[in-house]
Amino acid sequence: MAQAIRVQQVSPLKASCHQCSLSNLCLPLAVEENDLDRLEDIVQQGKIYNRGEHIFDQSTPFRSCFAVKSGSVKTSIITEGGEEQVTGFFMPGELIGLDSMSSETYACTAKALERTSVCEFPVDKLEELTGKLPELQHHMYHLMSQEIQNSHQLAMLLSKNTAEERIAALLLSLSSRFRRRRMSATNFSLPMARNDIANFLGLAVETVSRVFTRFQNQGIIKARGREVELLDVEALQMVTRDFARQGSQ
Amino acid sequence: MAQAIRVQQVSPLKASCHQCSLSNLCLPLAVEENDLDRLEDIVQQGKIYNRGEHIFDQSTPFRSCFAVKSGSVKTSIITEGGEEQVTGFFMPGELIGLDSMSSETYACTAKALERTSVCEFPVDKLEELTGKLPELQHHMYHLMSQEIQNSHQLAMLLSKNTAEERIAALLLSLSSRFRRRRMSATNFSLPMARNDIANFLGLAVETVSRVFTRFQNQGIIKARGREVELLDVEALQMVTRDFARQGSQ
DNA sequence: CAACGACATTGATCATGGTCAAGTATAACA
DNA sequence: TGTTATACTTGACCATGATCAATGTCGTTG
Repeated sequence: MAQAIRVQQVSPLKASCHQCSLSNLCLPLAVEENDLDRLEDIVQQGKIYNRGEHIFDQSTPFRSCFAVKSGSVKTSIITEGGEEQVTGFFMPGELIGLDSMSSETYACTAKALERTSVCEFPVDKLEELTGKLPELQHHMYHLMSQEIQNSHQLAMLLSKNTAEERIAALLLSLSSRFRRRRMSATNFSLPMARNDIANFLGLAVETVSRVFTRFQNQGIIKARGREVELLDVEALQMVTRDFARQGSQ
Repeated sequence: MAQAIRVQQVSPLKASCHQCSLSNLCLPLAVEENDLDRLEDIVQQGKIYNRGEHIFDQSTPFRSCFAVKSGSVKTSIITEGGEEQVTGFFMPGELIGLDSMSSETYACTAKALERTSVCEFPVDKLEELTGKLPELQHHMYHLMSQEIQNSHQLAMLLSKNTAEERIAALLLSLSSRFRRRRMSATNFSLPMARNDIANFLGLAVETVSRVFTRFQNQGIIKARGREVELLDVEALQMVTRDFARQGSQ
């Protein structure tokens, strides 16, 4: 007993998928208990990044996908003109890099929004493994398909919805993702800056600010800086009209 | 020789992947000549749909992915409120249904824009086969990843670009896709209505119309109904500013 | 060939949200 | 603990594209 604990302490970076609290969200979700070792064989666990550090950079050779273990990550595309487009925010258990699997280089840049640890899955080994574990392959298809759907939902949000609707939708999406991770769904701290929110939702920072204060005046939320409290979730859902991205990123 | 031709004529629906002119764009692209038979075993070829007919419907049980063989297809999501969001246009050789692989039901509706024939790949068999053919698996990852990238590009277009830029981008995308299929890149017929273009690009129909005539007045294109001629591709590229979706859908 | 319906174009007006500018709060650092 | 840089908020004004309304064109069918 004491030995088992000691082993764990001696090699904290090798903490196994077996005892990771995210195993019900992350890749291990799809793998049988006895095959989990094979997944552990290919993963490099526990890399740590500080706020603002890049996990990978666009146009750099694509090697690995990454699962967020703790903290949070923002992905974005930089155009030739130097404009940034935020393509997603990622929370613990979510997989980054799926959009790069068609190219030799990363299709976007991933940046830690706070102190963040990630697990790295080299793609060559991952592909080899999914070829052997049908369940894992299925899960990969599942995740990638989900990513497509999310992106379609985002496109829809951008093309059809008002500023208020977009922001309400984002708040609700974050809320349900926090809930899944057993954190408060009504009381959380936004990992990203207003700027990132604006960019992600295709708005100006000023507009985001204005909508936040408007929601606040209506008693729907309480916000001070990045600290947010959802006071009236029903009202938020009303704002989003017909919007179906409930439990997904 | 004559026999070979006769066989082909007797069973036109069973025309093989081997002799399909799209094999360099479609799934066979990834498969060794000797493994092609296994792909043929699972595919149902040559289903024909008339203009306006649905290939599959949102919320219907998800069974298969489809490759366009000839014609063209539009996919769209219908929200609870009954609003439509066009998520993509598909041309011969392109694969439809990848966004549904994470759900029990189709995530969108696919509609033939003209008389269209498609090849059907039942997913259960497809997954089984990709488990055995690493090249095919890799290709599936590739296609899905591409789809994510396309969708991100669309999101970017919607959130950052003006009406003119969006339409120029769409025209260029169509152009390069026609070129790949060995059709004229400057002289083609739009398979979709102005309405679909507007919806896809997050614009009003009227705006699409206006931009078309503006481009025409500037001598950049010539358009009569769905018949389009690109007179000055350079100018179109200028309009799209920093835009990188060259050869992709 | 007439007549209908769907699709497309054009014009006039208006609203949402962008831009510019200034000011305030917060966080990072010496 | 002051000092600066960064993030956020608020206000005034303006532009792009949506909306409403009317007219025009095409293709289909009796």
